[in-house]
Amino acid sequence: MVHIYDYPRPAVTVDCVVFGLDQTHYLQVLLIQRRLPPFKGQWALPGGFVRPNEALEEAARRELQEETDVTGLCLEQLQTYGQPDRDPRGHTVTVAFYALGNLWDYHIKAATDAKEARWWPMKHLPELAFDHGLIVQDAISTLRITIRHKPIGFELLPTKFTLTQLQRLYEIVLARPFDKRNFRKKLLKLDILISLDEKETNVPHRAAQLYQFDRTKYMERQKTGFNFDL
Amino acid sequence: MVHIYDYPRPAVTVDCVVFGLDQTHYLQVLLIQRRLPPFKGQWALPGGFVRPNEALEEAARRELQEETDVTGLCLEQLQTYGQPDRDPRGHTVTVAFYALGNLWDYHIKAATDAKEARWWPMKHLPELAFDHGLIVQDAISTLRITIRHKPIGFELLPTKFTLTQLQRLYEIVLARPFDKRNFRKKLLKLDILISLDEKETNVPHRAAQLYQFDRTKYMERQKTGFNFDL
DNA sequence: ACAAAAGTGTTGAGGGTACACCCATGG
DNA sequence: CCATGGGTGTACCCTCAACACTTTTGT
Repeated sequence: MVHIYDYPRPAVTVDCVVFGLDQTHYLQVLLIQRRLPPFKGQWALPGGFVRPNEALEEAARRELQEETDVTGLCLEQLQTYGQPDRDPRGHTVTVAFYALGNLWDYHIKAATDAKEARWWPMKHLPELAFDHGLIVQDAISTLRITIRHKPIGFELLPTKFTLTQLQRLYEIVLARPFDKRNFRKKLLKLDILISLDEKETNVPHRAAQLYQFDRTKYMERQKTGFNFDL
Repeated sequence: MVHIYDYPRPAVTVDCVVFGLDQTHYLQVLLIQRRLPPFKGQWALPGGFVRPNEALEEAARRELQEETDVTGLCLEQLQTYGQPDRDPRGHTVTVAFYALGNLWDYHIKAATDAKEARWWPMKHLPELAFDHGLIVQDAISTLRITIRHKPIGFELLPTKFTLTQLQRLYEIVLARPFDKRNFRKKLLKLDILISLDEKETNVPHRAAQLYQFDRTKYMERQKTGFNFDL
């Protein structure tokens, strides 16, 4: 009987594109600096080899923690890249994931930089190892499409946020302005935001109402034929 | 120096979900019957192992031709499946693709059935090998979303088609009725259909105008910020 | 008092949906 | 002449886009 282990096989890796937002109004990407060749010293996406009998998302989550100490993100599969020449060591297939993190939570860890990991602004990325530049481009395209149809944008914000923060987020990711009144009308009409009994603090102007994303209500609503769409 | 070939690796395969339409008004899927264990005799998606230094889409195209003699389709990557227990032979990662073919063109080959390959109606699929049932479900979900945003539906029809055929296609895939007048208005307004100087023949009623998809015009239009959206 | 952002309604245009009848062709 | 699908226009509604001033708060 022919056994599949009789054949030579490509190596299988996972890579993670983690996006984040901060007060600078730029979209950021989490990168690590490579310690080993190939591309030693260059910046790259966190990722690595899939272990025997390890699921893909599990591998992505493990590598992300090992290399950047970031955990608890919601990972979505992006695409799989298998050009035979994409890794100088030999035929390597990589399954790419993307995720959104809020820099408010991860700010300190990224700043610590203990593992040569840090956030880079999308606009000024260094040259990346392998085909990671391409992967990041694909990830941002997918993010732009998905954020308009699914309420994933909230992952980029702290749990409690203001409508203005939410609007900025969409403006940054989609790189286009929104009308304040129309934006608020639309979002509030969707009825998936919980209006909290709290306001912003420590701001040198009128304090804004804080909101929270109502995941439960969204799930219900979605089942009964309902579209996010922004 | 550590070499990547020192580590054990999962096997890498590709699988293809090919959809087709015929006059029966059901969406069809192209399946093959397995000649070898595991799942010997069961129906499965066409696909197989990626060869050394072979690109993923190239592998998918090759396997599709080898197993079903179907060529020339536009393949789109769907998702990658890597649950370690999805193949009883051992850890196997499969990259799934989907494609649309028009049964008018492939009708004869499929009927020939020389390779135990044939079309099955989506509504009455046999039990599939591996996790191929899940993959088909994911493919149909993706198809339903994509067909509303990109003009891929035309791939399911012959080059020359009538507006009624096009409407049926959308009704079948999206499983909901469209209003005839509104559908025609919308499609014609998009201005990506070439109205041919030909009509249907051999029909027991008034002959319908034939149209053709204008790929070139669509490409141009798309660059200047234009959305398909149905 | 002033600076800075929060908050709030109306109008007009365009697109979507609902809807019914006559026309051409083959049998 | 009959059965079958082909082809066409209008009216209403609702959603989206444009647009400016008052309110609150901290300094």
